[in-house]
Amino acid sequence: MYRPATKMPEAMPTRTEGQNTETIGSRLKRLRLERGFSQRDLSSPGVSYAYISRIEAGARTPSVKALRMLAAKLGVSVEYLETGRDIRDTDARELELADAELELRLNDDTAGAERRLLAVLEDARRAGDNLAAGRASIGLGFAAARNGNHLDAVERLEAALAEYPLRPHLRPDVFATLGQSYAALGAPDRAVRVFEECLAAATENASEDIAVQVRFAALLSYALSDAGDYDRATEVVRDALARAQSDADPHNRIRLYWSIARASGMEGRSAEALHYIRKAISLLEATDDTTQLARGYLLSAGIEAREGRADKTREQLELAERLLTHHPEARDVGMLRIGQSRLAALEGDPGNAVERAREALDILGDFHGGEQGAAVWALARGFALQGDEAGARDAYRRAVASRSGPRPEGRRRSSPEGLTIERVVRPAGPYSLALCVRHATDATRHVRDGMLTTTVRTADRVELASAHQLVDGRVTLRAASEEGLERLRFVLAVDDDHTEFLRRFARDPMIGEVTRRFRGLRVLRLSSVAHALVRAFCGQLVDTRRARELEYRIVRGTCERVEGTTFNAPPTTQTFAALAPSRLRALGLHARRAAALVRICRSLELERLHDLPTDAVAARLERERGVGPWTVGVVCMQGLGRPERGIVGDLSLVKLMSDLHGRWVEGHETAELLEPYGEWGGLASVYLGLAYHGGLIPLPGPSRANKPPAFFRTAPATP
DNA sequence: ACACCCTTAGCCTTGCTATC
DNA sequence: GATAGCAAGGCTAAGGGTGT
Repeated sequence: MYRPATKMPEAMPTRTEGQNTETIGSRLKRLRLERGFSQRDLSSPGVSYAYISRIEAGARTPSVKALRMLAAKLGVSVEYLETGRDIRDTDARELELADAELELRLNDDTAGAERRLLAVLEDARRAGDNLAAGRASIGLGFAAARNGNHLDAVERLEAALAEYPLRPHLRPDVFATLGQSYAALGAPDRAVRVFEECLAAATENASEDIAVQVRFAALLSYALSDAGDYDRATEVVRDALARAQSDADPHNRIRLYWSIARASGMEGRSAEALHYIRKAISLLEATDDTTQLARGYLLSAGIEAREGRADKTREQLELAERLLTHHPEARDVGMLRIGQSRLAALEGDPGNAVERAREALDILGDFHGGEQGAAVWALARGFALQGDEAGARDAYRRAVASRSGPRPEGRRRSSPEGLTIERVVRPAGPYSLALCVRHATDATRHVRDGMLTTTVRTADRVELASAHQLVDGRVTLRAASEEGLERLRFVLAVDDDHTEFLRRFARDPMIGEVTRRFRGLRVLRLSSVAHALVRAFCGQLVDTRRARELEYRIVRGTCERVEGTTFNAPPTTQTFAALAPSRLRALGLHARRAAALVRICRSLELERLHDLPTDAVAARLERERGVGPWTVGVVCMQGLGRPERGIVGDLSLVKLMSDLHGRWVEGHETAELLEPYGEWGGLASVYLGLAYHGGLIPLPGPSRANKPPAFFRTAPATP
């Protein structure tokens, strides 16, 4: 982004004065106390608290290993702990250099930049940082050329090139300036020689980088003109441009730079690879910035149109259109067309308004709910202007119906085909999809990039649905039908506010901390009760991983595949009722459990349990042999979405209670643990398990729990 | 009184360097 | 290349200070 020259920022401060007097020891102590750690807290195998004490006292200089461990625990960089600065000297020089180079390019007065470049040059020479010294010398050469001091420029650049040789295609600006200074000094022949060599070198060493070849060809052409050789000047440019057909498109160039970078990297030319990868990234960022700018103009055009200012609207739309020329996203083009439709309406051109709105609808396709509304509205306005009310109504209906029409080109979040209904909902109370979908993947659903894709069972069919959470907390739901959408809402538990639970147990000694850290956690439901029951039966195995494998095998082996996907349909009561227990045994389920599962499914339509109060559900299920309170708990939580039924006998709870009591407790005893949580027993079971495994429950003795999982250690504490 | 924290002393190990 | 000497890293144990 360019800034006006008069508003250039002050030189960037790269060194913090005053902290240089702080020793490693005092810095360590300061950081430790700031974080409320004792030396013991900070110690770890290999870095004892005694050692930390000596480091703080200045009696020992910490080893690299110690620095790494301490820095990690303190959440600072090793660099900062060691030096008090966040970047290395070389990086600091690079930052200073880059800043000075920008100042040189964008400011009229180069004196400040020159002073800084001289300082960097001196510093880099002292530190033996040849790379930075070379860059600083070159910068000084540029400054001289900018000031018309070409003799100085030539001397500096020639000296810099002699000391730090550069390849023309990697720093074309250096050779360009040198040649131009030659020409300015009245030596176009020397300029011609430089540019000829550069062009030859670039053609040989960067045969794919057409842009750099064209650049040298243009420079050579100017120099040849200066030297009076007009024929060759024309020929050189024509020759170069013939190769540069598709090079104007920034995306082509990004791809080109990327491929050159990869090729260079594979051939071991890392510096060159880095050069091209940086070019690709900066071009990509510039293109992204352009897109954002275009969106800004689109927004502004919308506001101007609403205010009825046609001129302003046109101006903003034209700016946006100019910026959206390369691979624009469908959504942006759609918005542009909507804006154009509104402009046409403002200017009294209903035909154009209708036409543009139709284009917008076509482009927006299925997945841009909000924008589609605007497009339909624009279309209706167009028809209204034409005075064709019936046509407007009809077109409106057709517009809605035609949303399954041809799909637009362009990038967008990948989404399963056929999910034609999209709704954005705000969950009731704190909700984190990322937390809820941990371990959610099974034979009927998966999680990719934070998006849950799941099969859902409606009354008469199985359909696919998906959900992802937006940054503002809302959740985008997609399904093939309204009923599917409703099922998805149930599966996600988005409407089941658990604020009351969080509020009531915020100060609970066991789960208080975990409710504060993981406020958004709810329990995801399975899309059929039968699936929950089979999960519960499989889960009676102690080894969770094997339990999930078994469940996966059973669902895979008994439920039909959903067409066009890798998912299986969720099992139903009939799935298992129609099965011989031996089939389930063959899939790996224990004989007694297989028999119980089939028997239950033959005697009871599991989905009907939704209609019964939780106690009645428990009473009904517990009548069956092989079903205990744990199984009931799992079915209630995951099958029926009842947060009140605790998962009595859960292994985590047994371990937790055993640790608390100092003896191994029996499963049924964990009911006592859940008792204080009353009607939130089910949710409490989950939070208790999480708190226990995360080491968030104060225990009298050493915990039996495993070390906390990674997500636990890194999760930010939410207020 | 007790728990916790920090510091210190003493000892062993490791890695580097000078010397043979 | 082997060996000795030295400095520093890292451990345990013990002692003193401080807050509850």
